[in-house]
Amino acid sequence: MEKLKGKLEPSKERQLALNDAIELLSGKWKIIILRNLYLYGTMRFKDIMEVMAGITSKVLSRELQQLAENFLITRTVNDTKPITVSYALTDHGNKTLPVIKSLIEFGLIHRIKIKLS
Amino acid sequence: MEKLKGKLEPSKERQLALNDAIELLSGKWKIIILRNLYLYGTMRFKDIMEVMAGITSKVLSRELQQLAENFLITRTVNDTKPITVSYALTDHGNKTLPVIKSLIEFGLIHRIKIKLS
DNA sequence: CAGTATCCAAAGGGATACTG
DNA sequence: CAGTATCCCTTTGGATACTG
Repeated sequence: MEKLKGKLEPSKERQLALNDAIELLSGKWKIIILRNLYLYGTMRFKDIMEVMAGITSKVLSRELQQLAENFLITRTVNDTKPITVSYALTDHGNKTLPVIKSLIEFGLIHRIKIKLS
Repeated sequence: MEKLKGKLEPSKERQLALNDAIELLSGKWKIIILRNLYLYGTMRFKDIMEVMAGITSKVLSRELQQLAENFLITRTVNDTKPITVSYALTDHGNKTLPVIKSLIEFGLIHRIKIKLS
C-alpha cells in the first residue's frame, strides 16, 4: 500500500459526498431519467414512459418521486383534462450533468475495450 | 416535450454506452474501491478491507472479481508466506476517474443543498 | 491472509391488473 | 393520463463461521 497522491487526500467530507452521490444516483434508471429530461426538457409522465423502453409505470413513478424528494426534478400538475403531470430538471438537477457525461464517455471507451478483448 | 438540444442527440451508441457504464459501476461499493485504489495505489486485500469501513470479505471478494473481469483492476498473487494478493487499477480502470470526480463534486454540492433545505 | 460457505434480509426491478 | 396495488423474482448486501 503506497503513499497518498499529493492533492487527493481523502477527506471525510469528500468520502461522505461520494457515498451520498452513489446512494442518490445509483440503480438502473435514475441517471437515464435525468439524461432524458436534459435532452428533451419538460416531459410528461407518458413521454418519459415512451422514451424509456422497458420501464414500468410503477418503477418510473417511484424513481420520479425519489428524484423529486432530492430536489433534482420538479413535478407539476397541469390543469388539463384529463389532468397531466410534467417533470423537469431543477437547477440542482442540472448539476448532475458532468456525472452523466463522464459515464457516457467511459461507457463508449469501455464498449470498445470489450470488443477488442 | 420540447425539441432536442442541438448537439446532444441521443445516439443509440451513447445510450448503450450509458447503460453499460451504469450496469458496470452501480452499487454501493465499486466506485469506492476504484477510488481507494486510485488514492493509495496497489493494495492488498486486507488493506482494502481496513480502509473500507463496513464491507465484509465476502462482498469485497465478489466486487473485486467483477472489477477484474471487466479489466478495471488487476489481481496479482504474491509469492510470500503466507501468500498475499495485490490489486491495482489498470489503464482502463484509470479511465473511470472522471466519473469518480464528478460524483464527488456533485455530492459536495448536494450535501450543501440538503443542509440548506 | 485471502478468501469461501451458509444463511438471511432488504432493495431493486418487473408483470399484470386496476383506479380516479 | 398518471399513477397504485399486488405478487413475485433476482440482486445486493450483511452476519457469522470456516479453510488452505
